[in-house]
Amino acid sequence: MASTTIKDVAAAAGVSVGTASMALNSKKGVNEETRKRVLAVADELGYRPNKYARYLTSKRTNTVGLIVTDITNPFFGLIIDFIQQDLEARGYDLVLGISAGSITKERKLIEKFINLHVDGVITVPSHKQSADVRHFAELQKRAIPLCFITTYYSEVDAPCVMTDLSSGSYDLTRHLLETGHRSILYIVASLALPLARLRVEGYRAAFLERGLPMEADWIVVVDEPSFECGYQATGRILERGKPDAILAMNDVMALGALKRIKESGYGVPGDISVAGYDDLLYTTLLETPLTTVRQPVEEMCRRAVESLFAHIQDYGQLNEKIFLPPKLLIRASTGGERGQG
Amino acid sequence: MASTTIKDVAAAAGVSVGTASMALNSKKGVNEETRKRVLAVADELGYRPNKYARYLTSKRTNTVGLIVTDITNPFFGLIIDFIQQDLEARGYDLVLGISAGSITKERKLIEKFINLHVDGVITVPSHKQSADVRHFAELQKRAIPLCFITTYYSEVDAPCVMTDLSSGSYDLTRHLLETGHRSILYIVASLALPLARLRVEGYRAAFLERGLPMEADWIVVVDEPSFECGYQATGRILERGKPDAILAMNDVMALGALKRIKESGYGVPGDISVAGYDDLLYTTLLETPLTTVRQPVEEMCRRAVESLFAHIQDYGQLNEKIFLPPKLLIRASTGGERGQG
DNA sequence: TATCATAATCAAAACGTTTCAAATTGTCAA
DNA sequence: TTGACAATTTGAAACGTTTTGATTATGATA
Repeated sequence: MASTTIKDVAAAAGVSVGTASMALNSKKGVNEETRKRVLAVADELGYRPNKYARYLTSKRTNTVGLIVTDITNPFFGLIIDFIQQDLEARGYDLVLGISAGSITKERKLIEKFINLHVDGVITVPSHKQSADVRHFAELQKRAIPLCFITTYYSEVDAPCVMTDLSSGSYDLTRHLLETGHRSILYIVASLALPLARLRVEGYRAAFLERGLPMEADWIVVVDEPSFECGYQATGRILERGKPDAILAMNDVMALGALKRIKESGYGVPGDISVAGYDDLLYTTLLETPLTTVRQPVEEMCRRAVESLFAHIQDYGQLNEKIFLPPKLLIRASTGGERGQG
Repeated sequence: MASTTIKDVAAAAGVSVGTASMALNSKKGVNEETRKRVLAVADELGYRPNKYARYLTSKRTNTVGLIVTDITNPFFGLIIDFIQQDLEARGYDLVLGISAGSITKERKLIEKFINLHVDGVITVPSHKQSADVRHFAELQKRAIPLCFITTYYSEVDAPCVMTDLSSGSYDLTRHLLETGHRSILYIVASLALPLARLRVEGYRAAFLERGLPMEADWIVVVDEPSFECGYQATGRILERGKPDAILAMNDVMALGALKRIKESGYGVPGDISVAGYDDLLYTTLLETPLTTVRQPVEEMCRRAVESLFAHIQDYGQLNEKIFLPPKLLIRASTGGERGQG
């Protein structure tokens, strides 16, 4: 019925509670023989330390908070899964928060995490950025380690693991320019995040490198990186004329663009090429498999957890940005190997 | 730095800790005026009760565990999102577990939940069922309420919220029979779960009703409800001849079937019709939008949480099964309105 | 043998709550 | 004025850990 407590273990091992605690926590200063006996008894009795009682004295909860913007996007599903596995391997629990890309929700989640006394926080920044990211300062005030993933807020001094932001869009744009596209439009959500700024930079670099002209209004800014926004923006784009190609910040937006283009009767890639970012599962199954950029999700997660624990164990070097190489996947939507993958 | 404790609140309100506690928890037996004063002070000081300390005496953690089989499937993403919202509204936290459809992982998660002293558990059963579901008995031994969602284990006495299992496949099969299909194959994962058995029943009922013949080997059983298994099974099906239609337990499997069919050079729905279940986002964007059955996810989640709390508050009526009506969505993959939504 | 350092163990305090028996106060009837 | 009773409030115990200062045992040193 009631779980076995450390008291039971201590009694059964013929030792005081304090000693039992030290034995169980691999603290030094306890006889090797005693330790073995305690461990054996604990195992036999199926003893599990009570997380709540433990917190009270040690102030450690063995819990990490993770904030993600959209849980129905399989890309974030992967992130959750990998991070959760890494944490489990270290004996930590995960508490999940879904921000829906809203700073307000993000703030509330951070407050909740603080209240839950998590030992660390990993966050996918919200795209609808306001200047107000004070909630992260609250974390730092309490010396709770923080690590961003996929992108970061430039106002917050914290490490971040992401794909090399500009090189993915650079590779993509270059590929398009090489295959004869000239008017290449880029649909991005809010330019506030480095994520967007750096990607645009990569895009620009490809033009510059070849000395090709690029017009200011080719950058189309929308509210959020959603299917709907991709769809709407493409509508507006088509009203002012047919471009050679449309790039989107992510696959979900690219899907929206794809739908809108087809509704207008244009062919992809015949009339307009389309590309996304993230390599969502199943986008290869589309009528026109989607050219995209794959992020090394598993490694990103591993590195993020590593970074976090480096800080948990020793609140040290802040603000290190880790960039991992993305991978360009050319498929039919930009005239690549049609039907591939 | 250190959070404000109830002691601080009590002191500031000029009242004992015990009274402060009662005031904050809306217990009766405390003067209305005192209560207001305590609440005001607590608010002013930004007091948040410490979840861990609270557990120690009250044995309530205000936490609910949720197990889901596959987090990269947006269908489960929705479930997580809705349930988390409902719980939040009740002041409960969610701890998430991912079973990957494995009973072993499911057992470990239940153990973890018990260890975390959750106040209740909501579970999407794992498809790879073994007879061994003793871990749920452990929950019940501890009087921790349990509610299944989407389907249940017939060996476990617990409530469940799901779509009317047989009617979705009945509607689907009937639609196919009405539109002239005769050899309709059904790819299902393990028949162990009621989910699969009842769906097959609905499928059978449609044949029986019209007095049409149905062959035993039209039911194709595979290991798990995955894209890969749908793909493989379809390969085996095509080897023994072209059927009129292929039904799959869910959209992900249907996508696998779709891919395999196209690789064989058959047209959909010209040569073979295909249908799934779940109404995944974006399946309308496929070259051939997928006919499917939509589950009322939001309501399912709401009812599941309701059911759980009915038990949390008063460990009462077990084993009530709640069936909600699914909705048939006819799209191009079965010859419906081609190009529709 | 007496003294001391070291290693192992113990006992008690502390963490922030809730709970509950006991104490206090106030009110009203006799 | 005195009880009696109800309404409030109090104070302390309890929850299951970790931590720490004190204690004991062990063996080495003088």
